[in-house]
Amino acid sequence: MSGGLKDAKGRFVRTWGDMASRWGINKTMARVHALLMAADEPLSTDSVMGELSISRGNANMNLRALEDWGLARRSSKGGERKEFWESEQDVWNMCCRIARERKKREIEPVIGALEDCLKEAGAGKDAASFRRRTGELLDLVRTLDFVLGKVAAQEKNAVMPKILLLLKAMT
Amino acid sequence: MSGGLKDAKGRFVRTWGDMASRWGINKTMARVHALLMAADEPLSTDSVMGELSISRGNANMNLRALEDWGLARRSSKGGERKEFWESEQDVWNMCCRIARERKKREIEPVIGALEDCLKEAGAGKDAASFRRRTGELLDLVRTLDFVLGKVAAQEKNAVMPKILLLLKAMT
DNA sequence: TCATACTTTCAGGATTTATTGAAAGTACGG
DNA sequence: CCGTACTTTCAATAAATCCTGAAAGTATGA
Repeated sequence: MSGGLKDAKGRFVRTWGDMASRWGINKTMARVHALLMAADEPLSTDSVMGELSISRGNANMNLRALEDWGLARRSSKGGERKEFWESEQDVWNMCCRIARERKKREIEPVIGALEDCLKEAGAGKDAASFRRRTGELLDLVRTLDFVLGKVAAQEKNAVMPKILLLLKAMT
Repeated sequence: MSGGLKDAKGRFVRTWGDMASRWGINKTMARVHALLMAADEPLSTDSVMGELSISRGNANMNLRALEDWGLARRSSKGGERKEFWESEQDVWNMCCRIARERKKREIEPVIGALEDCLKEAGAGKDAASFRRRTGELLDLVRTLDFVLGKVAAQEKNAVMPKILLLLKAMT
């Protein structure tokens, strides 16, 4: 591997980690993900540890988290007992998985909580403006939930191309 | 204010803070924002401090951060020297502001960094698969950037209704 | 110009979150 | 079954992040 390529992969890993941490995702998890994406073949836990200078426990934890998100899978190499890991390679699929998980983990609970707020506020006149504003917000969050659901629902992404056509037509 | 309404507002504030912190946004900033949204009139820094049990410095810092994001504005009450704060009230506008800021702060830099990765990887054969995957990711991020740009560009949201129609037609 | 009423800053402390590493667990081949 | 090669867990520790509060700054009206 040329120096340039190695540096480029390093930069890629750092970039992905930094972005993720700004969106509330563990930086190391994103780095591991980036490392798997950049690799030309499945990597062992030990390679991940070595490349990122992280402990075994940390590597293991984040690899399993990626598995939970559907972003990485275990992959056995012929004959070897050791586990190897590879990333989902299709970026649109990746996007679907992320949409699905964030919808489930972070949007749906908010919808429930906002509904509880409305219930708790009661029907009184003093709550009228709070009900209106909370209701509008709830609509917004439900819309976001709906869109994420659509994105998450398909394996090969059929939604984005259509949305893009629509948006591009709008100027 | 009835107990129910007060509790409902409290729950609203906590909900908003918890959601924000999962998306990489300061929890207190989101709580302050929620407090302003739930309030029927502009609030003073002291009210914010009192309601959320936070220090003056913290309240001031987060109110100014909300101002930077375009989510809150200063509002003078007749005759009083003190500053009062109010939230943007239109949820779609709110959405536009957030889209604009996150695009600027967190998507655009990533596009630059990924472009640098491609440059750094060079044209060699050993980098071919890395170039392909990075390029696909770059496309995805550029698409996201484009969509956020569209959402951010308009004050009254004209994009979402159309997207929703499209998505609903898809079943 | 001064006293006052407010806002801003920032070093140090508190809290939350992430990481380590060693011990415990598991499964495989012989 | 046993030894080995690996994986998983989790209590302790480290790192990152956030918050406080007192001191410095600023604007206003008399």
